[in-house]
Amino acid sequence: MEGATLAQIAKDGPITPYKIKEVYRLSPSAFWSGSAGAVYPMVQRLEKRGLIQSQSSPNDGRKRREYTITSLGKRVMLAWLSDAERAGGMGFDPLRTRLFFLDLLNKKQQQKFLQETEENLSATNPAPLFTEAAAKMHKLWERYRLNAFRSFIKQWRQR
Amino acid sequence: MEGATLAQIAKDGPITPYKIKEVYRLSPSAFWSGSAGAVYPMVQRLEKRGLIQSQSSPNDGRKRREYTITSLGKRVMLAWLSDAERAGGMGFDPLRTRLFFLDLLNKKQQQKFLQETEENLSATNPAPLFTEAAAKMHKLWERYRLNAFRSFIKQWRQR
DNA sequence: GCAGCCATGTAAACCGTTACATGATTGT
DNA sequence: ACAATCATGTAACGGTTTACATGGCTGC
Repeated sequence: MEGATLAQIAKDGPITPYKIKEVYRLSPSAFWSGSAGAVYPMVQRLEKRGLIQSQSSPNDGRKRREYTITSLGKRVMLAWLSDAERAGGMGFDPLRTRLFFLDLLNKKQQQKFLQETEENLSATNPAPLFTEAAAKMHKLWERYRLNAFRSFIKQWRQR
Repeated sequence: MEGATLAQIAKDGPITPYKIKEVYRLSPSAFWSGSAGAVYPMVQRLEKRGLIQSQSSPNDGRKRREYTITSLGKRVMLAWLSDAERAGGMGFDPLRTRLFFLDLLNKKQQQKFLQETEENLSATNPAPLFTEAAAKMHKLWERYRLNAFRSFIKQWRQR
């Protein structure tokens, strides 16, 4: 999360912690909860380590901070971003984990689970994402996950 | 992790916490670290909640426990396993997260990152997985990720 | 005999979650 | 006026990581 946040700050320029939090909260992945208790302490950590700087935002009586990335932060961010080994790693997929244990359900449960899952995966749910790029990426990943799911089921039926 | 562990115990019958730990440690996903400090306290929690039971393993002076799932544990496990809503959720992918910020790298860094990532994704790395089913699932997911990666890059080059 | 793995755990530090708290702004 | 949202945080709790600790077994 720290790496992604550094990248976000580098990309979207001076940005408030609230905005950072919202981007995570509106992310299609449940992995990024975007809770205040996770984000505010994190940006404080990043600032303490000298990876980001805060300026209090101008023209506003309202308390508001804006963060920019430092040159040290940029170096750390680039190291995180260009880490191809971690990028290639498998990550976490709640579907893959469950498919692994499909045999533990009885036939009725299997049928119900597979049907509901297919619906959830195909959902052209236009969730309120932050940017178009995010929505596009989301759709792309959704499609390939659906392919993997269908391919697995096909093989699994012939077990 | 608790749900997956319950499923693992239900599937593989009486099983030692060490074996549970090793399955996670050898998992292709870095998400499951398989550290002792995560697994041993977890099985203790599951036992306290009455979801699993331990018998000390026979014929062995060596201290060794074996766990089986209880009927309550089975119900909890089935609720976890058949949760199609969570299954359909997006999970976490270290590649997807990074691709989102690809423009922050310069051309040379991009080229290097994309090439190394492609290699890592295509790696027919026969990592020492626990079961054949796990290896099969792993390969399937690997392939779909490679497709998603290539598809993204193709679109991205025409930005 | 000793290195390395099997096997089980614990302790401190760290990080995230959930829930709470506060006040300012915006829209109706 | 009042509700909803913007905006920033904190506190208690819980789970994971990292590191340490212990002892038995296995192969050379």
